[in-house]
Amino acid sequence: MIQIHISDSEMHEYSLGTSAGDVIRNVHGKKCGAVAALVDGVERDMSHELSDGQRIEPIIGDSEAGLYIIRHSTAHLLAQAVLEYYPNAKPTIGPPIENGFYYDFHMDPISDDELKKIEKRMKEISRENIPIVREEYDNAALREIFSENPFKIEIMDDKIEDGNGSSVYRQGDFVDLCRGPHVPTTAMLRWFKLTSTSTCYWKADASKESLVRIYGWSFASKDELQNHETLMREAAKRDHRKLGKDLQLFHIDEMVGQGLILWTPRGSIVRNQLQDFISNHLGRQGYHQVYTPHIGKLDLYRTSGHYPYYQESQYPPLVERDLMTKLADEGCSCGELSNRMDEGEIDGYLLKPMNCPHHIRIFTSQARSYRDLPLRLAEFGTVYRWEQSGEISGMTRVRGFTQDDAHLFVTEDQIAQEVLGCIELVQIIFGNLGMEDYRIRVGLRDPDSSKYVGEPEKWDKAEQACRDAAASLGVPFTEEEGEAAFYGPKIDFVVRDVIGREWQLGTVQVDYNLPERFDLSYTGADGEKHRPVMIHRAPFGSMERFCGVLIEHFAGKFPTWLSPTQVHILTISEKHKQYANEVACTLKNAGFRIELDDSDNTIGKKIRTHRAMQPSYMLILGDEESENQTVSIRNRSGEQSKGISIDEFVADLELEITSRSAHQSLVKGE
RNA sequence: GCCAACAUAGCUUAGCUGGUAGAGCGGCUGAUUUGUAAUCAGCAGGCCGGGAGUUCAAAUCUCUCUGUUGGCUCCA
Repeated sequence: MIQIHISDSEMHEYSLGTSAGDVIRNVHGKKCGAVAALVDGVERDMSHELSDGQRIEPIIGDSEAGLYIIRHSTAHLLAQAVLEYYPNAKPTIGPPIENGFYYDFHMDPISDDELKKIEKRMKEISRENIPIVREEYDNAALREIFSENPFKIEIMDDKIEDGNGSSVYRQGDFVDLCRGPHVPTTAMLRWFKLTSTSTCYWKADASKESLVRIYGWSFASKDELQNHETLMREAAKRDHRKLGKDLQLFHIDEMVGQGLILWTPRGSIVRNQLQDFISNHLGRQGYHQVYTPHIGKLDLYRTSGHYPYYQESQYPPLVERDLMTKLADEGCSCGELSNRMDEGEIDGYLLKPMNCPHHIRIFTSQARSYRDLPLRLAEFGTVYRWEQSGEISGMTRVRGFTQDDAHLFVTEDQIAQEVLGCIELVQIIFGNLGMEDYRIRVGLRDPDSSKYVGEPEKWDKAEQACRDAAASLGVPFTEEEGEAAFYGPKIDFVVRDVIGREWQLGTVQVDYNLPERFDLSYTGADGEKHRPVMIHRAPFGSMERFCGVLIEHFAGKFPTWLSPTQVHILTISEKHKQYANEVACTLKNAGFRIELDDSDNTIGKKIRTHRAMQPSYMLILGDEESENQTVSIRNRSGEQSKGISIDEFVADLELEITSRSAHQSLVKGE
């Protein structure tokens, strides 16, 4: 007999050879939802044989650990189905991920129809209730089992030490190298859906074999799967690409170019308001606003080190026409041209991929003393980067974008304080917009790498400054080694979009590199030359990405101060045209963004149409209102206030806008 | 850039295995004068993303280019 701990206070006695599953079924019942067991703190299969004195707990399917196991097992189920249809496919790795799993196969690409077929077969296998069995082998036996699959052999080479052996899991004819644990039978894998296919490379290395990746969702219950599907559908509705079209905020035109945003009048209002908002803060924080051109000479970028090093992510250089003609006459080939440009024999201009070099040349335009520092130069600067075509997406990943950029030239002693000032600005903005679902990432250098410029002591100091600044914010942050830029540590603000993808928005970066490359200096109190440190910062990241994220954040329902149109005035009948025009005039003069609809449609129809554009408020004007010189206010959720005087409405709206309130406060109810 | 899917009017879309396009919304014109999520009628919108090919015949099949979507990779 063996003694098994069920809880701190409870101990049961079982016969020798009792499995984890036996105990869990005995204690918690058959339908407790357990997929595996935690035995002395280690995850085990249900079939795991217990020994005397062990402590056991069930791992429930909808727990984090349970879902991990279910998703991992679903990946195996996928591999089983794939191998039935494509016996030559070589499974590589198949891990669980958020909401599901993927599995990479070395095989020919498959179509969506084939994906459906595979999913159908997975459901069948699930219903067949095939046991999933763990088997252990020594290294020689493992290599025999997977002799046909070089990828598995490579995994063994990497991960399994000599003489250790490992486990495999078998379900029907399918067997996979795996540490487990797994659910005991395919019947426990029911609530999944294959979502998409993709290609990737073995070990994420483009020089290695191309693999087919199949993605799926997997959950512990029907409800959870359906919830997730609903969530995804809801998310699609607030996708900024859809709303941008519906609300006429921006347009991307095939004829203009991929990843190049055309801001329409309504979208431009949102952008302008955000810029004003930042500009206000810049003044208060002692920034100077500057303007610089969209291009600069190649030499500028040779000095900064961005040309030719980051050439593949830049638009190609512009070369003067006369020079081009001359080179053409000489029979200069494209490759030759490129080489001569790299080497600096030929000059040209580059669309600026960042604003720093321009700002640096403003710094060097005068002799600077320590009394000038910190010098803070800000610009809404538009930059151009040649992103890979497959990566471009809506407003969040584009080829031309405007950064709310600034560069601070500071002494080393000023770093900590200035970094703090920068992240406070980010916090003010995020806080005002009600964006709370973000994380702060402090990017530190990777201690094992040599790619970083600057002396270690300076790095230590700068990293500590970033860490301190982040800590002083009172919100959680992560420190991530290797996330620093090569020239200095940074603090990033990362938000998630509606479908869970993360986007880096605001960023604050400490830079020792560019001051060195451009040989920047200021005269200290001691009369000696000193090297300043630069801080790059962009609280929004870019206007494009930020607006994209903001559209999704508000689901198109912008707070009044940002709303492209704030008030839509709707008449009930022709009789009220005159009054409506008077109200419209008053509101326009008060500086509000309004739209007037005195067409002969029914009021129901007008409300329905205007709702689509999401104005903050609609004013309904009929007999009652025109007789009493009042307005009837309707907010976005359809609540109304009647009989409000125009003066009161103007005053209240004014307040809501100037306070940049995130909430609609004008409808007070009956 | 790679893999898959997709591209029909301003928007949303129908069009099965080839026989050269239908609808709703929106727009315009009338009628209607309306009290909180669609009043009625008429009219005008399409080289079916561009180009090439197969065919007596292509929105439909093939190739190619452009763009979009989901991933991969990348992101100073």
